[in-house]
Amino acid sequence: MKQKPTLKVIAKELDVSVSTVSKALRDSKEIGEETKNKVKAFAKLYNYRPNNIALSLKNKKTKTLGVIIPEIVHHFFTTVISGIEHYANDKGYNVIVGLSNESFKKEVINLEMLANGSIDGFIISVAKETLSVKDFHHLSETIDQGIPIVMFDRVIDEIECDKVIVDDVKTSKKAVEKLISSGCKHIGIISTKDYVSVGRLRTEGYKNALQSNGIEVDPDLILKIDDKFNSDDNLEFLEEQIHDYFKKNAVDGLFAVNELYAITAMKVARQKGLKIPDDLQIIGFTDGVLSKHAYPPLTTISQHGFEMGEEAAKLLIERLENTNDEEEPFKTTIVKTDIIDRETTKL
Amino acid sequence: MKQKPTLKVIAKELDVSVSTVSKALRDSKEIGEETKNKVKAFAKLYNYRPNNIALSLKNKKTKTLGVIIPEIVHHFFTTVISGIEHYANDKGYNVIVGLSNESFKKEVINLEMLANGSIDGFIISVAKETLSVKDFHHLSETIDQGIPIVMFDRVIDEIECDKVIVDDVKTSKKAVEKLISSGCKHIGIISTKDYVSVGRLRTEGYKNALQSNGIEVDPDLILKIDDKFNSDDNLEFLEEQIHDYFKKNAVDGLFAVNELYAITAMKVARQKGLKIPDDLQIIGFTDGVLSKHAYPPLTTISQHGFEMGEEAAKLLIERLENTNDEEEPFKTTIVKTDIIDRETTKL
DNA sequence: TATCAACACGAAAACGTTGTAGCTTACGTG
DNA sequence: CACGTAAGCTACAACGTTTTCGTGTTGATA
Repeated sequence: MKQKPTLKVIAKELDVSVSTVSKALRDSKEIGEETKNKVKAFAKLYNYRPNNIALSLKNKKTKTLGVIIPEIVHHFFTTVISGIEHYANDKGYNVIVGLSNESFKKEVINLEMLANGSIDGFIISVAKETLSVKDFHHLSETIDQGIPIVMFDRVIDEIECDKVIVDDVKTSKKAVEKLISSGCKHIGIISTKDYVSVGRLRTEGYKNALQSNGIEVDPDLILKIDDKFNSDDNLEFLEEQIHDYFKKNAVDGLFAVNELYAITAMKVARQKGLKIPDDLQIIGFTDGVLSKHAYPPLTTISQHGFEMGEEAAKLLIERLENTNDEEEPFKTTIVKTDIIDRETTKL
Repeated sequence: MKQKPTLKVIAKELDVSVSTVSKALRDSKEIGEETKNKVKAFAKLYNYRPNNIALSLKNKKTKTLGVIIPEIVHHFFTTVISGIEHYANDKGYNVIVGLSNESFKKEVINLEMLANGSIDGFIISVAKETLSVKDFHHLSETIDQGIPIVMFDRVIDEIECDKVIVDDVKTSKKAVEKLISSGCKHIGIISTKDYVSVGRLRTEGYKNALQSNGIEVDPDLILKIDDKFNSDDNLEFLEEQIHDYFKKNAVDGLFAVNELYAITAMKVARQKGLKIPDDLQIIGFTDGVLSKHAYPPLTTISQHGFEMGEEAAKLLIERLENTNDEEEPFKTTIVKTDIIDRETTKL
């Protein structure tokens, strides 16, 4: 086992000073050609690489981004991470991932654990519990300490920072209008409780679409699922609620604010003998594996998670590397969405 | 914006020495009660937290694990990451994620980028390209430098290190025998090329099952997909191959070495008018969202990714924290599998 | 021969910690 | 009174870098 050589051991071995070695490796013109070559050869031979930690300490920069998300077993978040990784690696940054599991406490712990010098900035999508309890002190404190944060998807209006979102209202409106124009008369929505920003906004878009098409909004057609935690855990609960919903309402069009709700609705509809898309048309939100491989394949809105990730990383790194004295104003990037036409809607 | 206070500024502020502050905060008995209280109060007020980087440098430990996986947009890998995170966080470790995208080069870069002091050890599932080119120098060099590696799922026999795997042969045998016992006469397998260890082993299990049940192995029934890269990209290619396969062979039972192959096979079968499970029974490998939400829900083998992740983290952290002088021998943990009975098989 | 660049290198500080060793002061003991 | 010692604190080194500021040698110039 050969230990990683340090400047010190190279210096001793070659009988020069540490500074000489350092400078030689960085090709400083202070050092003579001969010495440089000697040092470089030796360094190559022993596969010298500067110690990152020491550099971090010296530069007060870790070249590492902290990404905190509610859960990783979730297609959308993984595509975002891919995007972040892609951009970050390109710029020489690493990515350290923290999982909040939708828990406020774990989110706080993760933030604190990483804010002690381990990372230069955060990219975060806030936990449902945090949104629900409305306690954002950990976020504002982090920003106060000079650690920039970029929020994506689930953002908080009260906190000033860079954000990457999708135009939820407009996009949802577009989706629901698609249902309207393909003949649906009774369109319902399966959403989340209002404290989840995206759920609220998408519901708003749904209402907008109906109203501007002269259709009255029927509150009964709006189903708000209360899943505070990991959605996979209470799948039965979800099915039950959708069952009840179908029992009470006869819809021929359905807009679901995420894939899982859409897929589950399809499943329940099938059990009730409804043909898709003939009896019931469905559009989901967030294009993931489920939509693509569902039967029938689900028409859905692509949020372009990869681009969102890239954009978030870009905003963060730009802020980190901004050397101007004046603070850049905070930006909110809106990533475009697309409706992916598949087989749960008619043309 | 208040900057994070350091020991130095606290010391100056309270007019004591840096060491005194350090010791006071760690409750050393060298320091008088009065001073301790004063320091602690001040530290609390200014929300002092020791700088992680400085600690890492001093202790030569980062309390960070590097996880390198082929792709993150993949249910199995994300469950493994969850497991790793869970165990690691519990032990005070952070997790830094690197994506190889199935590329040898990116795997090497990731390894090198993190091996410079950023992490204490690696958990890795090797890229397909690495397996295919059989170049493992980056792995052995890392181990040589004293950085332990734990491999999971896709492992390399030639490299000595801790490993976490599933008994692919035995598990596959069990699955195929299930097909046999539920009446299948012509059982096929959709696997990967042999350089992917899990593909090879699962094919072996398939053959074993047939042989020990007196069925001759028909090489035509073994389809080996050559997807060197991200499987989502060449979905059409996959479908095509399966189409051809069905054209040439009349199977009534199918074992697929992963979810995607199984789901795609179902799709193609449906197009050919085959009823599942009546005309064709299918079992997949790796229980993910796809299997669960497929139509019909796919009978599949659960690899328990979460447990694999936990186990990998456990092996790594145990090795890192092992203070005995004698090297622990390398362990290979075999995580149990289960067949999740759903609706693509008969009873 | 004295002066001065240019050159090649080294010493030391700094980043934030911790641990060891050392230094006062006060007090008790012989 | 001299000595030992305990309490309470500080100085310093070290982790691995980079960078600023020397410093000594050489050779050329006045």
